Amino acid sequence: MTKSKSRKDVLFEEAAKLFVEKGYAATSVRGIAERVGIEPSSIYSHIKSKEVLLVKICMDAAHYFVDGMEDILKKQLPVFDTIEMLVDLHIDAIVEAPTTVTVFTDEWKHLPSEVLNEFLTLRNGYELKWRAILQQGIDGGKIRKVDTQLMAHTLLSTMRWVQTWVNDEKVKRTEEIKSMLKTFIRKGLEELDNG
Amino acid sequence: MTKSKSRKDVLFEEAAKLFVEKGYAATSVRGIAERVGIEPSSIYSHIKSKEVLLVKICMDAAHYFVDGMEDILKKQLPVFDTIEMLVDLHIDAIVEAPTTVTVFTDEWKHLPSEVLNEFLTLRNGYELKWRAILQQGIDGGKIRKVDTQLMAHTLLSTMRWVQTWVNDEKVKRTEEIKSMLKTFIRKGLEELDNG
DNA sequence: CCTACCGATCGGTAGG
DNA sequence: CCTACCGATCGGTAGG
Repeated sequence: MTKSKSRKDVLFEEAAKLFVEKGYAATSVRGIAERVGIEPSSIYSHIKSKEVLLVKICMDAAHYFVDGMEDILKKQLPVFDTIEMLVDLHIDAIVEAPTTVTVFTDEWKHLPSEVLNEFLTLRNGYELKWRAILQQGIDGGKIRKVDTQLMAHTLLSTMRWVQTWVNDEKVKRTEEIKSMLKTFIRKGLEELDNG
Repeated sequence: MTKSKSRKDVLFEEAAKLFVEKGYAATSVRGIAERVGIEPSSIYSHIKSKEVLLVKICMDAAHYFVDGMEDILKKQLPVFDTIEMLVDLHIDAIVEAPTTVTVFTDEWKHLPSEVLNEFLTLRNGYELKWRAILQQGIDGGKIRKVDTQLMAHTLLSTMRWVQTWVNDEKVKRTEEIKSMLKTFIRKGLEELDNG
């Protein structure tokens, strides 16, 4: 294990950056090679195909979110603490690996069909767990009665803009963004009859 | 003016659908022609280039949002009424023209650079007006003190998921979605000291 | 990791 | 709106 980035690491990083800038389909293997500083065909010494780049980026991100949620759920915390930790998980991912997360959310539709099924299964499982958390909060009287499917979509969507913010403006008011989102979400969800 | 769709209308509709399904870059002129039912080169009897399809779709949508907001602001309503009408405007657009709105939000980065500047200016103006509305609410004591830039991004983002919902599931629980979003946003924003 | 190369597909034009 | 066609670029391979 060396500390410096291997050429393969650089390859994946530059690919992710280009996928964000131009989209997967409009990114050419030649373009990636140019960024890495090698000849186009040399790409194939590291990977089998262009698709492999997209698959790894998307699946790594998907597992990051699914595993991260798993760890948080194990703690068995009160609903709003769970939700706040999920917000932290999400925003930290965006700040630490903005290109990876953006490719994950914006380019997954270009995944080859075999992998696409697996991807959508992971994504659906993640959404179902969000819904279960909301339902638990509703049952416990902490969250007002809402349609958990609509609300899960809304909450996930609510955090999405942070991607473009970090990418475009390089401003990292991370803690401010986190607390602002947490307050907005808590106030939007909570049952006022409760303390 | 005929009531039936002209071939050019069908061309733009099928193009928009394909841009949503595969993205602009991965959509070929040949693919569009096949959907319309003509030969690839016949496309060029109606338009000058593939880019024109994207430009019209994106700019029409941008003007729809900008003009719609203009009409709402003219009414000079209380802040939360203004915000609720903007939610209606946004959700109605998604329900009535889901493909157009999705191309507008997801594919604008492929606009040719001359048009891109104009597009971003419109988009920025729209965002600035959202911020002005929020500031007005804060000044009037109706909205709690928030960073208007962060909050404007959040609100716009919050409505985004509805696009994929309408596209993928063909379920149109429009009124339910609208009122759910309005409540979530109002509760997330409002200053509780007020009535 | 490079040189040399290939078949496929792309957006678009000429001319009718 | 079609037939016929073009130069450019694509992802990827062979062989070293």
